[in-house]
Amino acid sequence: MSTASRPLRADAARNREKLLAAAAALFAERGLDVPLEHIARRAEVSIGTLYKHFPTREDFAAAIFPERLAALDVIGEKALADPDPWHAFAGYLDDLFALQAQDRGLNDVLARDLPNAPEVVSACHRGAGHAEVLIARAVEAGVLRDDYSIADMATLTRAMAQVIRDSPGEWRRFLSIYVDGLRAQ
Amino acid sequence: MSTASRPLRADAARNREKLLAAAAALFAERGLDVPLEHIARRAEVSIGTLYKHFPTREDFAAAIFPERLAALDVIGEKALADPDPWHAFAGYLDDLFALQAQDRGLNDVLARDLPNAPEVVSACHRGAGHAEVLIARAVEAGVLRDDYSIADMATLTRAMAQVIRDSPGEWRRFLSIYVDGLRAQ
DNA sequence: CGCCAATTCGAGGCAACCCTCGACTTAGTT
DNA sequence: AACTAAGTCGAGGGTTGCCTCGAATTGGCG
Repeated sequence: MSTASRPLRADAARNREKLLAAAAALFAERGLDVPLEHIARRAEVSIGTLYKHFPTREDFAAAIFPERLAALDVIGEKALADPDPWHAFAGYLDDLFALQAQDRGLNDVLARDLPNAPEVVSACHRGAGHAEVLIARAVEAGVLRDDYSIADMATLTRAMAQVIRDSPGEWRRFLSIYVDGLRAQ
Repeated sequence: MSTASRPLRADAARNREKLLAAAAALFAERGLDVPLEHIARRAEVSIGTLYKHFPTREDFAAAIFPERLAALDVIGEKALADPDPWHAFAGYLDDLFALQAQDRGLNDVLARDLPNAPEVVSACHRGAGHAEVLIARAVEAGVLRDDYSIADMATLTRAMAQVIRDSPGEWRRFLSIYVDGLRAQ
């Protein structure tokens, strides 16, 4: 099977880039549900052209989020390199939600269970992998309550998504209270 | 100013009741955003009749939620009667979110800042009043972190609304972790 | 019974968003 | 310069939900 499509014509390539830039900006500002018409308008391209390049919203997500999700790996590595298990775990949470707070679209991706693009899914799995190690380490060190699991982190992520959405100034405080509740004992 | 409207005709009164029942059921099941057409359909009444009785969605909320919000007073009184300041406070949270978990519409009312009906607003204020006393007592007894405030509870309420929405089975666990983080020290 | 104001009905206009398709334009090749 | 495949355009059809308004119906009174 040759998925090999011939190179885009110059104008098409230009429009594709304009669409991606517009979508990236609007997803970040307004979230994943921004009307496709708005993306077309900001890209100064017709709605028909938008559909030519990205037949579904998913296609936009698949083109945009893998790159953003790379940040997940960065904070994951950073935390894994931290010798203090508690600091590593708590720092990871902080970095993760700081990321979500910066990008409304990313917040949506991580909170609702959205896009099926394999690259998005696998990035999330990698993130979960990091988190699992961080949890295991902290539990083993006796600093994290020993029944804590990835599922709890998923719940937390959705809760934090909500807090970030409607009180962006208060998520750190909310998180710190929750995290206090996580220490062993 | 005589707001005194003459009594409804028998058929009108009947339809009004059918509409209220339908709206109450659908709000509880599906949340505040349920299409008004669905309410009319379930009430077996035309959309025009619906608008005759309840010109806006707010009017439905104003007719339905004050009664439900009375439950807030009940759990507030119950908590205030509890001599143990910590148990009172924690119990109040538990009761409050159990309420939200039972009724999707109530969950929406308490989470988003919605309906302007004075009776709804005042019920929420009464609830906040209870909460403030419970917080003050627990802080004074030295069992609750002394920087905790009503604003934190509002944030918590919105976060819990989200958790209840997408993992109804896990809100108690989530809450108990958070609450552990609230104890003094 | 007969009347009329109150009530009911639902088609239809409006708006937002989705997506398609055929006519037009143009990049890039020969 | 001429040709054509690739690309662009946007009107328009579909859907869902909101809300209105005039015609048809009906409860309850005299």
